[in-house]
Amino acid sequence: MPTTVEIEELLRAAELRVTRTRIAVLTAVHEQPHADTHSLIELVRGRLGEVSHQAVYDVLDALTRAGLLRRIQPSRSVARYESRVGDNHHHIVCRSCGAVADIDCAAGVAPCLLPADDHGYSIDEAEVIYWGLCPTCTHAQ
Amino acid sequence: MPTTVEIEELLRAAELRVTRTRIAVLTAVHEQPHADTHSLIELVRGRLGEVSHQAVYDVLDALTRAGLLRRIQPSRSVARYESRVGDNHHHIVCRSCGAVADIDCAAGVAPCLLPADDHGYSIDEAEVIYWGLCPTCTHAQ
DNA sequence: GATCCACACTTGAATGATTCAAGAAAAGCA
DNA sequence: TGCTTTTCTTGAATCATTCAAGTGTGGATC
Repeated sequence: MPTTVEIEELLRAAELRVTRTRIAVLTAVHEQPHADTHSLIELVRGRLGEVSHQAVYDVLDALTRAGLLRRIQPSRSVARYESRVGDNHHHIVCRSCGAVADIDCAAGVAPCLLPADDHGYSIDEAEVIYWGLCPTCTHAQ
Repeated sequence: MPTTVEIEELLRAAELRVTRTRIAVLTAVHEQPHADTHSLIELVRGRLGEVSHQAVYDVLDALTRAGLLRRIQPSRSVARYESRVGDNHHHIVCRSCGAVADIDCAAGVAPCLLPADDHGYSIDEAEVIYWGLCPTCTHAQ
């Protein structure tokens, strides 16, 4: 878990201004990988007091475009964010409770898979979402 | 492209009541694979006259649960539907214009991929979305 | 062919994630 | 410290999707 100083360094290295909101959002995503926007807003407010939801949306967008965060959005889910970037890992999503876990990618670099026929598309990423039931929901059946 | 009679047979085989709306929706998805809900509503209305959007949502849901349609929803996209079901094929999505094309799955049955570590999840499907630029958008750059 | 009832459709409103817009505040450079 | 650009606040709008309640219809039964 990075310290506040390390978080600030990450922001500066990405040529982003260092603000309370950005530090809090980036810290929150490190603490709670795969959290959705609503959860992150609450985490940030728990740390800073009232913060507008718009500020959090803006920060998440800026950090994602800067490559400090990765946004994932499985079907029927709201947007979720994680701080593990740059290794093109994949995810497994529980169909029942929505829990998300990381799945290492064998290749580790995108695109790790390429189709036999690309239909003329230039492919830069293969996103894999495994669907199933998490251990808890499996046992609850 | 299935005839209306064949569409009706598909519905009956799935033990679904045969209605004008369902025939029109299922036909529309066959005609326009990967169309979003709004487009499908317009297609159905072009064929039947005024139909409530709620009816189309209900039909799409019923047909999807019956296995006659497959719903896909790439990140930042609205729901899209296709009639090609049962072969666990994948998709490539254009980052620029959102165009979707089918990618055959080497295995053809789900789950076609399995991770080294499944974190205790019971996996039933591996959904692969290839991201890139379609030929048109590639040339427009 | 007529009757009935579960299911499908219509109508109208609500929800909720996300985005838009305009002004106030603050980061960081000079 | 002042200035400029960017960020944050405030408040509203958008839009896909869902909810709810009443009306209509498919198709099984008689």
